Amino acid sequence: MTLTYAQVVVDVPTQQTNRPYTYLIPDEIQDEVQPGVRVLVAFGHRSVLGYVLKIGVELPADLAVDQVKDILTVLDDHPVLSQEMLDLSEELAQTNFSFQVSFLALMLPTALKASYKKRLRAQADLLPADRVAYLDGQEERLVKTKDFSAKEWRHVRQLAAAGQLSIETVIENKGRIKTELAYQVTSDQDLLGQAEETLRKSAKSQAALLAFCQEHPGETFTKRDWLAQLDVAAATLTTGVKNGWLVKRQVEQKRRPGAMASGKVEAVKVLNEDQQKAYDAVTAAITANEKTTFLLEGITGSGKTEVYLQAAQKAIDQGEQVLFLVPEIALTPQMQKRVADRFGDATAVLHSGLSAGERYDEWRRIQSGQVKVVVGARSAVFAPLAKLGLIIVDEEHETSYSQSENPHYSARDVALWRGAYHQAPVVLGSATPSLESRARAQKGVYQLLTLTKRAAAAATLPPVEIVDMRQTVVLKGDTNFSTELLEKLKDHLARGEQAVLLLNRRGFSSFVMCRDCGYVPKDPNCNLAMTLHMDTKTLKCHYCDFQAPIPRVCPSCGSKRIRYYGTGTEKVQEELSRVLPEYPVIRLDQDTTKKKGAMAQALADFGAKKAQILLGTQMVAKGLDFEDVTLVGVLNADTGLGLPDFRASEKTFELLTQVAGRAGRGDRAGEVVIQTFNPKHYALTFAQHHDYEGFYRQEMAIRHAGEFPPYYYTIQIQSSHPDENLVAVQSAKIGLWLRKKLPKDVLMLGPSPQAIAKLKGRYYFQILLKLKKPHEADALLRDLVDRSQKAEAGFQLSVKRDPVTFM
DNA sequence: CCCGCGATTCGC
DNA sequence: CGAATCGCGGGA
Repeated sequence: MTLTYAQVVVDVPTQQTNRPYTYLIPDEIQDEVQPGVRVLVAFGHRSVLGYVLKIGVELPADLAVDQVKDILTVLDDHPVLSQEMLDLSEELAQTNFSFQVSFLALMLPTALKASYKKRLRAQADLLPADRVAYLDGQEERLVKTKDFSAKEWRHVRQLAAAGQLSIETVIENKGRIKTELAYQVTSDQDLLGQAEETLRKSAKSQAALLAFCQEHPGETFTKRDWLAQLDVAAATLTTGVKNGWLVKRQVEQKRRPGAMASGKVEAVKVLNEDQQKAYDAVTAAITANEKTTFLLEGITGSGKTEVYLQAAQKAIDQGEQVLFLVPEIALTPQMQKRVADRFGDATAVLHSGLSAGERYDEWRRIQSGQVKVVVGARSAVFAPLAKLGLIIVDEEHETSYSQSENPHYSARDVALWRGAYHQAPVVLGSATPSLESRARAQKGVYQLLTLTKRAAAAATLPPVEIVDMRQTVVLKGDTNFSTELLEKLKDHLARGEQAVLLLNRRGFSSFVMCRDCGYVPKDPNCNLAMTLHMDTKTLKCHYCDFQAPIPRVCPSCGSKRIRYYGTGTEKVQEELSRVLPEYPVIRLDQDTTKKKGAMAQALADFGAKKAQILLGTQMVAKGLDFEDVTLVGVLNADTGLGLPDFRASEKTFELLTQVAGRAGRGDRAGEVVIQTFNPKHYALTFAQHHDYEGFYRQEMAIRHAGEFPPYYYTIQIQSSHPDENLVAVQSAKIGLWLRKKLPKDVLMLGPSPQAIAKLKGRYYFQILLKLKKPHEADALLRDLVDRSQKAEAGFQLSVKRDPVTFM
């Protein structure tokens, strides 16, 4: 007999274990071990969860038979990861310099992740003091590693060695599936044939059972199904088991599909000429199973969503499934509702409000094939859809598609990979495409589709007025409202219309400063100016959890003239209530939407016209569609322009265009006022004329001159350590090493301290690579990550492709 | 000379 | 990640 081996990725996320390990599949579980199932394996001196990549592999040449351990247990009846996901995890690990197991974990709901615990049990002569310390005074206790310090663990293990305590490792499989009793028909036809001959004539029920069995060899039905279909007593099934015709087993209880749609069925709208063209192009690709990538560039209000929905219908009609990605589901409640209303129970919405259990249930509904459309944010890109026919990435320029914490990945890139895998078209949609995508459309890599008119017949793009705040400040002193904006607000509100006001917080903070000595309270961990929060009367660091009370006197010089600077939404709201006291305001920012459902509630209130003014940060700029909004005011357009980020102009242009698009979506004409200290800046003037293409051309020229994306691909190499000197030295070494080994055409910037050099007690240095070919340094960088493992203790290195934020 | 504890190593 | 093992320093 030949021995069968499996390749297993173990649940130990480190650089040195980031490769498959070979395990022996014991005979008894040959049938259960398949690619994509989770298993328990011995690893080192303990047991860990593992993911089976491949079975039937040869024993690697460098391993002796006795070095290979057994797979201990199989955790799943059916694979929880498809071959597609296994392949994808490998690809992502390679190209994003992270661990394969981290990506595998990302693909599964948290309920399927193992939790490692220890069961401590008291033995004879355990001292009462120890029992209180480690067992809460009980007989036994389940503990996690982090429940005890290293010192405590050492003691616990000593106690165990002395026989006063027992320690048992418990690996919990949290994905508890409700099962029900089922019977499986034997596939042994001969047995059934013989039974038929020997059966007594009077045994009518058994004869019926036998006949049914012969029609369905090998199939499994739940007990309920058997009884419903066969009209026999339960005892007959028991006899069937005794005779060997049936095998008793537990199967997963099928859930009722969740009723999440409102029940209203949204009417299919008639497409205009532009929309029809786009629809035709996309559906042609769906029908032909072509992996074309479309860039759907449509002005705000041009009806991109209707194109998405009708194309999705086409894919569904063809028996395929649709993946619909949105930037952040909390910010696009209207979008998810539209999809759910259109497709009803065939929709799964993966939003951040789901509990782990609910998420797991939705995941299983998707995996079982009942779901036709999945709507969700970034991580939904891994939804286990087996028959993808169309992928939509709405607002493709949004940075939230890119995950900046480990493991790094871009959901947009994953979407493209999956489209290619399934031979399915991908539609990237935006009013303001990222320059990268727009440039690819220019080169013909993506197919460009444009929507140039607003979908509602009467709707046009609103005129935009730019107000120079330098004049306002000269005339009125320190205020957030120019005369122009204030007059328009009064006009529109008096007519019973609504207004949206945007306070651009990007690159902007409200802070406290002493007017005598210039002292600014800083957070001791990160050494950053802390942000003022009036609601809690505290100063907070936005990067760590540090909080401090607002000082009344300057700690540096003792002056009482320590004052607030900058503007928060609260301060604006306060000013609004002074200048327009008769109009209530709904505020939308991180503070007011922290609670679950608060955002949806605020939007519902605004929709119900409980207030005529909506004041908020970036979150008012996206996706809102209220037809009575006829005025949009941007209080400070240019705070983001000064950021040391080559995308500052692009982000500002995007924001202004998006928020301007909130005005005049219904029958009444809208208008927009942008207040700024940089009235001539091209990001503003192109936004004023709703001229994406003009902005694109100008910005591309600047990127070309500065050797930035999309002319180059970028990779950020970030080093960090609690000791500033050490990280400076290490990153300098890395810089030298890279310069020697990198291909000649790769440009290297740095190493240099990051703009925020110290964060949470660590110092950061970075090196930026600019590459002509995205993968030309991959092997070298993987080598670098490998080597950094052996560097100084506490030294961390992270390599990030296409980072969103720069120095 | 032994033990307690942080550092280091290695896993199929 | 976590267990076993290494090696340094302190204590009787």
